[in-house]
Amino acid sequence: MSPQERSAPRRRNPRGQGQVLKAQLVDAAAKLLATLDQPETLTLRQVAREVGVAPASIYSHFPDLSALIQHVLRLRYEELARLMDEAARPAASPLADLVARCAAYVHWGVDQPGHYRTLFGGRMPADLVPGAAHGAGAELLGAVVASLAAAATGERKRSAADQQWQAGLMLWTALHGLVSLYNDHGAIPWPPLDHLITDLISVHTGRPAAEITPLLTQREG
Amino acid sequence: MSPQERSAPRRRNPRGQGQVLKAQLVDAAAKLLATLDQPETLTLRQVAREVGVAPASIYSHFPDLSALIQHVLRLRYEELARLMDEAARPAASPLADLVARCAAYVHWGVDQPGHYRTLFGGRMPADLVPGAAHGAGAELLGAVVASLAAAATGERKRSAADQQWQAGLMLWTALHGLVSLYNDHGAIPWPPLDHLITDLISVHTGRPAAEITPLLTQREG
DNA sequence: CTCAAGTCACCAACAGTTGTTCAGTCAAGG
DNA sequence: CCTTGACTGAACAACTGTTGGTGACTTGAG
Repeated sequence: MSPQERSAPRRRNPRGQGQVLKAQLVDAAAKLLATLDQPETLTLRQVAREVGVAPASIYSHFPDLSALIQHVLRLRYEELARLMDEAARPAASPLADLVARCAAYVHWGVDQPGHYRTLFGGRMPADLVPGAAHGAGAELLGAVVASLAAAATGERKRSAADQQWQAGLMLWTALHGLVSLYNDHGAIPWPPLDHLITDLISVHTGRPAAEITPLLTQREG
Repeated sequence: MSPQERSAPRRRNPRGQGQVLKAQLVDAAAKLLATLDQPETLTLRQVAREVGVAPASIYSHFPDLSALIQHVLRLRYEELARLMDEAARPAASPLADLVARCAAYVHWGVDQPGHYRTLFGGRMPADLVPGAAHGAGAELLGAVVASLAAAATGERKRSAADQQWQAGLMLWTALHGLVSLYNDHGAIPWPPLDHLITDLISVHTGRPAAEITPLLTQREG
């Protein structure tokens, strides 16, 4: 089932077009990371097989496997950050901003379980992806904290900075728990994701669910 | 630093005492799973090395590596379930029951990151631990749902069964998110765990934090 | 057209893992 | 002594990341 199994021996790229293989390698690694049940088992030889190329050919474009993986992870992280920002851009209110960010986060996570695990599951060996598990999410967390502080209501709104930080942290942990359990425990009878997101934000902001649902459904259009 | 590096060539067990090696193997595997940064990289040969025995000797006591790991996981799961039940046993109220269960869950998770990852991180390859990631937690979840339903207040208390299920599910995802992010992202400035647990239960039950804190602190005594 | 230069990628092999098997060794009990 | 249980040593095939040397193809200059 491999794309270039034996059918097309993969025509060699023309003279100044060596970069296309590099792009193919990145794409293949991304696809494998997204697909694999255990992204940390990604193998240099798997990537080579996927593209239909010899394992040694990768070293012309990346110094080693670690560099390839880090490149892919950086792209995925930027993609998620961009998606969340774009989702929140047309926000008519602080609450809409928060809802859009959270919904984008959760949907990206469940749509691409492998990528989510790779970025936030803390699974990649430290020697392969130095500081990826530890650094990733820090910027996203900051945005969520700010968005939550602006959207919260009642006594939660008028709280000190460290209270706001804790509230944002709890929201993020809730989002992360939702995504990772949803991905890993498919056997559980899960309610619709949007119900969970609605309830989650409602609980963390003090706003009624009725106020959140419309903001969430309009996301689809 | 290996315990039996070369110092004690490990005296062979006497005639009917073959079971002691089995126990040693289980202990060593448990220790390694708890210690390793990536529990899924546990190796049959590591276990053998830890005990100071030949890799082949394991096959006298377990049919294969999978059986050994499953045995250890079952023990850990039973330990966690027992701890949660015991913590909740002297509960003076439904809320105290819930607080005790949640606190026991979180503290067990952060005290033994490796075991927590192994049980709930969905990391073990499916061919090695069939259905462990999917089945584990189902019983715990049932207990949490029941405990939450009894402890909730306001409109949350008088909700339909599927609403209670969703509420319990959300509480569990929040707990899981807290534990797993706490374990994997040590660089984040975390508030004290008990503050987070208090806030988390408060948010999910509708009870004021002041009502929860005393139940949590008395846990220590 | 001819042909050297430069790019692109491959082949074969390396040392190191891993889980697992199987014939055999060692020591003690009857 | 001989059986039996507890354990070992050596080997297996299947992997892994990585390297050095080599060939094939394209291009542009002469």
